[in-house]
Order: sequence, then C-alpha cells, then structure tokens
Amino acid sequence: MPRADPSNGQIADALGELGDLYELDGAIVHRVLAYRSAAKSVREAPVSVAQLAREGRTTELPGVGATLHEKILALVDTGSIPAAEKLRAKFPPGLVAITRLQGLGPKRARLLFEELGVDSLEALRTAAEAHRLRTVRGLGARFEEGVLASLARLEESEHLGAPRILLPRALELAETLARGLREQGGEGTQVIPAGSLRRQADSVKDIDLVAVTTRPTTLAKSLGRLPEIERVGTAGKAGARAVAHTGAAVDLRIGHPAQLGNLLQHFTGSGRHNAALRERAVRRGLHVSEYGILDDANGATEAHASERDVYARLGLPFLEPELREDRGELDLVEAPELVELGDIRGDLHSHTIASDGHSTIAEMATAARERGYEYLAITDHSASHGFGNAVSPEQLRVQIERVREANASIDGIELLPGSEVNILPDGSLDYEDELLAELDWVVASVHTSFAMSEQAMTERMIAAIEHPLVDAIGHPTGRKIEQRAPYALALDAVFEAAARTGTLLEVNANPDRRDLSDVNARAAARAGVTLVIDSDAHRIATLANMRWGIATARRAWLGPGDVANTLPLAELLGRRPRGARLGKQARK
DNA sequence: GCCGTTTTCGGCCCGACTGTTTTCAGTCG
Repeated sequence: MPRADPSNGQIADALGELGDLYELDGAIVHRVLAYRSAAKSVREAPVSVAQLAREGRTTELPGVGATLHEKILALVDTGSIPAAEKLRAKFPPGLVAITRLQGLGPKRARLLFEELGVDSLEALRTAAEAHRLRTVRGLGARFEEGVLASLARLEESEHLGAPRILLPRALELAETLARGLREQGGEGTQVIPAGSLRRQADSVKDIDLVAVTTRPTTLAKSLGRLPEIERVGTAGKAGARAVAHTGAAVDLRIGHPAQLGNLLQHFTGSGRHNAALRERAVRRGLHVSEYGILDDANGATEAHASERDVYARLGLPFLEPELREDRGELDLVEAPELVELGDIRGDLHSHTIASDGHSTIAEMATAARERGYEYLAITDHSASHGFGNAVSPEQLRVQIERVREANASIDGIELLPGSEVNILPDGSLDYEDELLAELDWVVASVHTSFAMSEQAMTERMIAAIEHPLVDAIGHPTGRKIEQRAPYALALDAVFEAAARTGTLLEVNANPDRRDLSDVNARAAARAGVTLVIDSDAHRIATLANMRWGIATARRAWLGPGDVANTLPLAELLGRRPRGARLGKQARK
C-alpha cells in the first residue's frame, strides 16, 4: 500500500524542526536560516511539494538546493529524515520548547541541558525555583527571574488562546492610538501604523507605530496616558513599548522627521524583506538601517524623508507595503500595478433577509450604489443550506422576481438575481439546472462535509467549476483565519480547471476568511485564473469589507486586469455568455 | 545550506537591549 503524500505543511514543519535541531546542535546560523527559509518556501508553494520531489524539481523552489531536495525526498519516500532521527536521539523534545521562551535561545537551552540536565519546561521551572540557574557560569539571578516571568507569560497566553489579532480590530486600535498621540505630540507630529498592519496582513502579533516629532521624550511618555493603554514597559526618546487593555502589545518608535522614510521602511518590514533588501544593498556597497543608508564610497549616512527615496536610492522601484514579504519583489524592475478599491465596479456576492442576511434587497442596492458600484449580485443561500436559512426553489423564484422588480424601481445600479449555491459532496449543486439558468449570477460554495479526502474534495470542487452555469467559486478553501484550516484540496488541479473553463475564483473579503489567501490568489492568477473580489456582505455595513479583499489581492500582486469585477457589467457578462452555456440536452 | 552584474567558494543585514561581562554573547525584532 503506497504511503500517503505528506502535505506541504507537514514537509515545512519537518524542515522547521530540523532547523531547530541543528540550531541546538550548534550549527552556524546561516545553515539554520536556510532550513527556515526553505520551510517558508515549501509552505507557500502552490503545488504539491511531495510531487515536485518525486519529479526532482524541488530545487525550483527558492531556498531549496540539492541537500534539501534529498531530505524532502527521504521524507516523502520513507516518512522520515535520517538526520532528524539522529538529532532527536541527541536532544530531548522539550528543549525546542525552551528555545521558544522569551529571553532563551538555542545557546542557553543547550547550556542548561548540559549543565543542569534541564530537558523540559517543567524541569526548567523546577531548576529556576530552586535557584539552580544562577549557578551556571554566565547566568545570574536576573536571568533566573526573567525565566520565571517568561514561563508565567507563556502560561497566561496559553490561557487566553490565540494571541494574534485580526487586521480590522488591530487597525482600529492602531488608528485610535495614532490619533491620541498626534493630539499629545502637538505641531508637526506624525504617527503612522507600520509593521504587518501596514502590509495589510491577515492578522498581526503586535501594533507597530512609527512617529516623527521634535519632542520625542514627551511623545513617548504620552503613550502611557492614552485610555486604551493598560501599562507601559519602557519609554525613552527612541520610543516606548506598552500593552493595551485588549492585551495587544504596542511598539512605538520615534525618530527625526528627516529620517521618516528610513524609519517607516525599517518598521514596515517584513523582517525577511528587510534582510533580503540589505543583503542586496551590501553587494552595491550600501548599508541600510532605520537611520539612513551608509555608502561605502564616502562613508556618509544619508537620511531620507520619504520611503520612495529609500527605494530609489537602492535602485528599486517603489514597492507598496503589501508586496514586502520577500516573495520575489526585490527582483522587480518595475512595480506591478495593484488593484485598488476604486477599480471595483460591483459586488457579486451578497445576502439579504431572504436567507441569513439582515438587510433588504432595496437597502443593499442603495448602499451599493452609494459606494459607487455599477452592479450588485444578490446571492442568498440555496435549498440545502439549513440553519433555518435555506431558500427553496419556489422561494428562489419569488426572490428572482423581487430582485427584478427592485432593479426596475431603483436607478443607478444594476441588480443581478443570483444565488450562492451549495456544492454537495458529490459535486452536484442543490438547484436544478433549469432554475439556475434563470439566474444572472451563480456563486458555488462548499458549506458542508469539510472532512473529505483531498482527492474527493478536489473532484467535488472541479465538478462545480466545470458546471456550465457556475460563474464563480465562493471562498474556495473554506479557511477561517486563526480558527479553521482550509479543507484538503489539490489547488493546482483546481486552478487548472478554473483557468480552462473561465470560472472565476473568489477572493472572499470577509476579514475572517480572506479566501483565497494572498499566496493562493497569486498562484491562481499565475495559473491563468481570473479572480473576483466579493464582500459576501450580510448587511449593508459589511459591503465595506471589500477593502480586506482588496488588501489580499494586492498582497497577491493582482492588478485590475486579474479581477473580473473591475469590468463594466456588459463586459463582465460577455466573458462567458450564460445563454450559450447549456448544451441542447440540458436546455431541453 | 544556499547562491552568484565582485559566481562554484566565501560570503550570507542591522541595531537595540539585557545581563553579565571587564569587552561581549545571546536574544530580539
């Protein structure tokens, strides 16, 4: 019986673990980083890396060379990597957990293991409480206290659950804090959210704020006076660190206005983008930091007030923050055109009170028109949705009439009668084709039976993609950020089918979903798929969720041409005329 | 362990902070 292929996530985890073990073993840092970089590459790969390994093509992934190819292949063929087995015998598994503690790394973890036999978090706590850590040369009482504090924090965060904050909540807090600081900082003070917030990531670990002011010490102190802040850690003229009442860590960095460009570039990151950027700069004799760019040619450090100047000085096009993830952006000669909210002409996935929405057709239509849209598809759930929100075929016929009536009576926007149809486990849809043919827009989504095998789920999805009356696939992977993993799906096969049939894949803009993800949406576009960005609004207020979908699309390097709902309605509907889709047999 | 407008070996970002040091190692972002 052939062994099931390890998923990309499993391969990435194995490489990450091997990196951790090599680190404990005292390998040079660059070797360890190579494993972590390869793990990231594998995790983000849009195709099956196990498959790539068997074809001898893993070295096409950035950061994977001949050695790592062999190791991945061993994992695929035998289920384990010999080097990892050997190191696991050498270091108890609890050591890796110790290296994750704040203030502890591989060197100290190994030192404690060798000197005191500390091999787990429990053993570490016991040793610290017995004051045995301070007996080790190079460590003292303060270190011991720090370890106990780290252990306490770890316990607390495990109690509180997932520490990452979804982007909308984090941005709201960041903007509130920035406003408060600007008021306190006075004339000329600028405060800008940076870090993963500014890169519009799915979720963030902490709130990074960059400020420039002529009174740095005053501004740093004023952070602690904001009502959202629970306590301040350190505060000097270079910045302050604090914790908000929500539990979010806040990091404020303060600099001189002349350095705003350098400061912003540095603290927007990502860490990997910055590291790669600096390595590239060093090859040109330039050294990049948050203070400026040092030129070997004259030994002078030049500050830049704008971020554009920083990138220009490095011979790079200006890279929007969403691109800065070390995914090849530093090789660009020209920056790609990224889709913007203003490019969106309509929303093609929305709900009303006919299913589980909270607004009427007219309310949704008026709100969409106020957003400047030219069209809106009303796509309530379908016959088997359940939760008391199912729409029977008879009810759908009534709904179609209502949408058509609303369309006739409301000026300035075109309403498309549609449906978000369930894809049943066998790949069929839960309305008859005759009824689907009466709709102007059909989104097909998986809402049940998530736990299918990859092969079965992929066949299910492709059947829906190939259905002639399906316009788009809603939230294609079913993930919920920080809550639910995507269901098993061979995305390369899904993308091939979507590209072949012209069926759109959605970037669902609900901030809990953002599905397809940035990485997957980019892979889809590269495979020739056209995407559609939809709010999936369930009330008028959540039509505004479109911005999170735009954020994801920009992180996926998508331009207006990759996104179907940047098209005028006639062109959108002309892509694949519905009238021509059903064969004679189905049309009867 | 990877990788190449200083190519197949010798490099591989930058600065701050902390605690324990008497000049620095380890960790972090």
